[in-house]
Amino acid sequence: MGDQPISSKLYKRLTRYINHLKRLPPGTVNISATAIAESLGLNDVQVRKDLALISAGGKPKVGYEVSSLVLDLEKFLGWDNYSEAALAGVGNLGKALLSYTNFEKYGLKIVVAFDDNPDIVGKEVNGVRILPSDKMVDLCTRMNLKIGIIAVPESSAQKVCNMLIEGGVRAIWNFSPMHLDFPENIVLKQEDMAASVAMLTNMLRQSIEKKV
Amino acid sequence: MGDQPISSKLYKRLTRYINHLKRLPPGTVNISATAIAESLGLNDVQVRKDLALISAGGKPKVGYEVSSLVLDLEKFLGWDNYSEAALAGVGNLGKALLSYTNFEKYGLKIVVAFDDNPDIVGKEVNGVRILPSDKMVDLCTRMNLKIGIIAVPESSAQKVCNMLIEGGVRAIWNFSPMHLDFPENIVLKQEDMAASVAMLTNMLRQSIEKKV
DNA sequence: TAGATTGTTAATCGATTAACAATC
DNA sequence: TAGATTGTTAATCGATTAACAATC
Repeated sequence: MGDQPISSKLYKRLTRYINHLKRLPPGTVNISATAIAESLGLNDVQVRKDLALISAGGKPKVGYEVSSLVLDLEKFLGWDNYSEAALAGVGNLGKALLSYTNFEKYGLKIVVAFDDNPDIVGKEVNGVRILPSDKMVDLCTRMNLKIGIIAVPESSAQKVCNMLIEGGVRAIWNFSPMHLDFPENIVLKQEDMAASVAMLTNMLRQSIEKKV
Repeated sequence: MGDQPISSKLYKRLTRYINHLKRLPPGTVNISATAIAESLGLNDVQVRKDLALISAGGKPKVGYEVSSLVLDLEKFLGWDNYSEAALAGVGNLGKALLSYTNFEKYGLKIVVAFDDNPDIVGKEVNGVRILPSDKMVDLCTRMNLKIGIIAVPESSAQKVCNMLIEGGVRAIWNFSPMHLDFPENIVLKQEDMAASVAMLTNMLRQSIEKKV
């Protein structure tokens, strides 16, 4: 356990499992991988392999215990405790991220935000204080923050990335379309809106072509 | 061409190519797949295969013509014309999407938005009129919209999805964490924040463990 | 010509699925 | 016991990479 790199597809399946399990009729004690697979349109062996990765296993003829499966999934996904994060950029997107109540459920807590717009510096959004960007390095260091979220315009993304890393951040979640340069030991999750739009419109085009 | 299903990884690479090409020093006429691969940390054969998919090809010893490559990429990604979309839900996320100026660059134009909050219905954000949700079916039909963006809370996501489909929408971009049920002929791009957070925090954990 | 580069064919790798034995 | 279900081993599939011939 623990060291294999895990694909983004697997994470998506794991979050689907936990969502599905939590929506099961109350009182459901056990569930089979076959049943999960059927509900979610997946292959049953794949579900079993995924579950083997995160849980102690099920019982033949009975299936998996729902409650412990939920706990195992939550533990594996990191929903059982918080990681604290700094947000850089409190424009429309930054505000949306600050207000997104589900992050706490997913084990992520934005504890401080930075921006240079004098209209919002000093204010709070959703209980999070907005500070000027020149405090970023110092504060990330002092708060020992390891996660930085970049929601600034393209033009300042690299600068902000550098500051976050200088402040000791080790993981970057980048919402700007800018490709970032950073040292090997930093991990990046790139949120790629351009690719999403392209995928959506191309899937649509192909789906319409097929129909015609 | 045209009918093979294209993986999300490929779309991400294609958008990286176009970004890279556009940032090349002005006056750069040709570029080799090898050079692109080197800059982006990819395999050169992979770059060549990707480019073969979208362009007429390059010349040995010379490489590819940058300007036509950019045009080919833009065409393939759908950046050369608009697809019009309806947005459902103008909360913080919806507002961020409405204000995201890059969508137009990516060939997506939100032309109408729906919400039930009386404080914002009737107003405009970024030139887009916000209408009450009960007009959704009718307006999507009349405007012949094929793309619907769901940015409503989990609890109303399925209802909104149904209305969009009733209004003739064929492609759904879902930002709510709710898994949606819909007919076979509808395409879906699910934006999965929970999976992104899990991936980010787990990558961080593994990166820190490795270091220790 | 020599060498950089393309494009194709073959090999590898990883992820998914099928087949099947184990077990409650 | 019989049958549903797990978990493992083997086969398949798709994507990536390596090897190499073609070409400007």
